[in-house]
Amino acid sequence: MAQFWKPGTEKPRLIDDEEGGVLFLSASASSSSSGYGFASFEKQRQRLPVYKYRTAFLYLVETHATTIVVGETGSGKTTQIPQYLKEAGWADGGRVIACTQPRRLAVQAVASRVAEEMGVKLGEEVGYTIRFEDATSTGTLIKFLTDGVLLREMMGDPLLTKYSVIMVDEAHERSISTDILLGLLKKIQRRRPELRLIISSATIEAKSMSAFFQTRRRRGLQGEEPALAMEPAILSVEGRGFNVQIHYVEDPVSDYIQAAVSTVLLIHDKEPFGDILVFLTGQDDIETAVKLLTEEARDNRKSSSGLIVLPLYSGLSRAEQELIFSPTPRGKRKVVISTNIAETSLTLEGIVYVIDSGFSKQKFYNPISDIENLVVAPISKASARQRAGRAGRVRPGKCYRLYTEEYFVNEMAAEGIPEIQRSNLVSCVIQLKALGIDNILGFDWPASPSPESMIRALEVLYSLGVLDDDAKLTAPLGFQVAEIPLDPMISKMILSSDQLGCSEEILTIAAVLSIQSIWVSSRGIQKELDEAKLRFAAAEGDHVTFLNVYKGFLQSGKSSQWCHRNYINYHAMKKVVDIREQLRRIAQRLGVTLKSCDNDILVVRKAVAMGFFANACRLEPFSHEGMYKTVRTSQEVYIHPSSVLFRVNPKWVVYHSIVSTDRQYMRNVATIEPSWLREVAPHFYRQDGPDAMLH
DNA sequence: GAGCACTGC
Repeated sequence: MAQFWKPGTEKPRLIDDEEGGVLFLSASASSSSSGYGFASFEKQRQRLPVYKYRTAFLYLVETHATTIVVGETGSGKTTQIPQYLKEAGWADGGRVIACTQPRRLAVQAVASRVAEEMGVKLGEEVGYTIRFEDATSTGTLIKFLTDGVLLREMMGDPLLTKYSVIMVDEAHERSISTDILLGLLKKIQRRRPELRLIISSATIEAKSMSAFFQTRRRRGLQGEEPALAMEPAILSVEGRGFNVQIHYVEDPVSDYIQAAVSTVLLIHDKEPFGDILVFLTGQDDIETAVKLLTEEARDNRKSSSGLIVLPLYSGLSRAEQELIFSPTPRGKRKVVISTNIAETSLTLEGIVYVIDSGFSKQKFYNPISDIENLVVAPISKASARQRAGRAGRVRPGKCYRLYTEEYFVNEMAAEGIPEIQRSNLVSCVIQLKALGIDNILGFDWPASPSPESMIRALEVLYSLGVLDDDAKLTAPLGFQVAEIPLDPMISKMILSSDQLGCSEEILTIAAVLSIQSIWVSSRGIQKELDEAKLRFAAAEGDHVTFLNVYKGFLQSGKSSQWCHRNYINYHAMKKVVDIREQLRRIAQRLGVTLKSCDNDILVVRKAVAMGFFANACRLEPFSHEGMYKTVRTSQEVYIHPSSVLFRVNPKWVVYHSIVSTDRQYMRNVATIEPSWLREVAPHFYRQDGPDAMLH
């Protein structure tokens, strides 16, 4: 877990996380040790709650195939357990101990902390691997990696033979990668009885994890360690959190933004000093709340003087992030108004009060329309507890829940719906296929996705030519697509560009599509941004526009001033260059000839269509509002106002993705010719299919 | 003329 600068500790150093954003990590990378002055690492390690379970833990690992560790925040499990395992000899004889994390930044932070504690150079005995960055060597004994990277490793080594122990940390977050990994590890266990699994999970998930890893004892197997228990062991380790007092509203609130603002003022008025963290759902909510509090501070200086109000969400600029992590001046009170990002991804020090709206934005996937929606939905009890826990990191705290106790007890779901049941499964299915899991529907998941979603994914992969009639990966296309670490539609586009002679252009487009946005964030400077966009806009759509921007960026000598003048995000462009280079290497390895089509934009559009034909849309005749319908599912969609084709409304387009608000908006849109659809995907756009309207 | 919960390969 990433830790951030705590006032009064060592000066932070900057970690540029390749996403273009900078976060502050304390030099010691762990707040739990920072209060102990000059104590040696060994002393510090012994003071962690997990230390007194060391022997018990090692015994359980010795005697059980799977051990589930339930550990609260600050127990030290993530940094200590891999070291205990190493000390007990699990890394002897050329074997490696693996520890997975859901996030890249956590991988780097934990690895560097453990290397420091062990007094070794990072990348040697202790190393880490994240996408595009491998800091390991042949001598690496403890390896931290994202769960996605471990899944990728299985493609080359399906039984993960080099690992003696695999620890899956933060398993309760139930990301898609974690769930796939858990399902596969359970399979591996049957083939490799000597392998040990450690699943680290929050209390609430431990039981279902245990049930999942419950395996029948196998009989008559030669060489199996006789004493090995197949039933998972569960070890609970207490955390370092302080007590958090929970307050509920007496009656349901109708406006949680207003309620949150009032609660902030009430705390500020009545409670001793200590920073406040407010959980709302998204940028809009947050900016409304910030505005209300700022106005309050202006109009009524008495009740709100001394408040420093700060928004927090992932899209913040570098400068705004700095404010969040700067220490609160004496006599002031910081109020951070945040999305879910403060629930798991980053930790703010100094929070004593939490205000929980009870809602967050969550993704839901509808396999019928094949559209992912982002909607405001009630959080689970597990999330509510996690949010409350953020108040107890420095001293006993208070959590104000903007819902009733009755609602919490009787209505709130115990846990959230796992991501795999809320997502498009195209990437997930191809990954399992690449690992030789043919019976996707029968796969032993920790939580099964709906058959409709799986069938929809199989259908798209079949149409892309990635799967054959028997739902097996095709050669070479299917295997190539599976090997490229991108959405299969983008991978198909890249591979198709080979025969069309425009791979240089398509690699650029693929790189741009895999980052959020190349434009500077636009609030308040909309007119300037629109004008800047016009300088690059292409009639063929956003993809060709990206090529114009990239060309301009290279011609400027990758100049940050040039980006600034043109309202382009310099850090995003640097990342595009970096990702493009990685993709170029992968494409070359797969035999794609690097070739530019110069200015023959037609082939570029065709390559885009070869990847994204499933997202084809036609403008509704006589539509004055620019209404389109998807060719496949007849969904009503519109071109997003950020697209260069907004209000241009060409008759036929393909889109890269959809954002859903009041309407379904297509982001990143390219013009196509309708005749291409049947040409590039004849089986998909059959004469008798839903595409009778192709005529 | 309007919007971006959060990750990851």
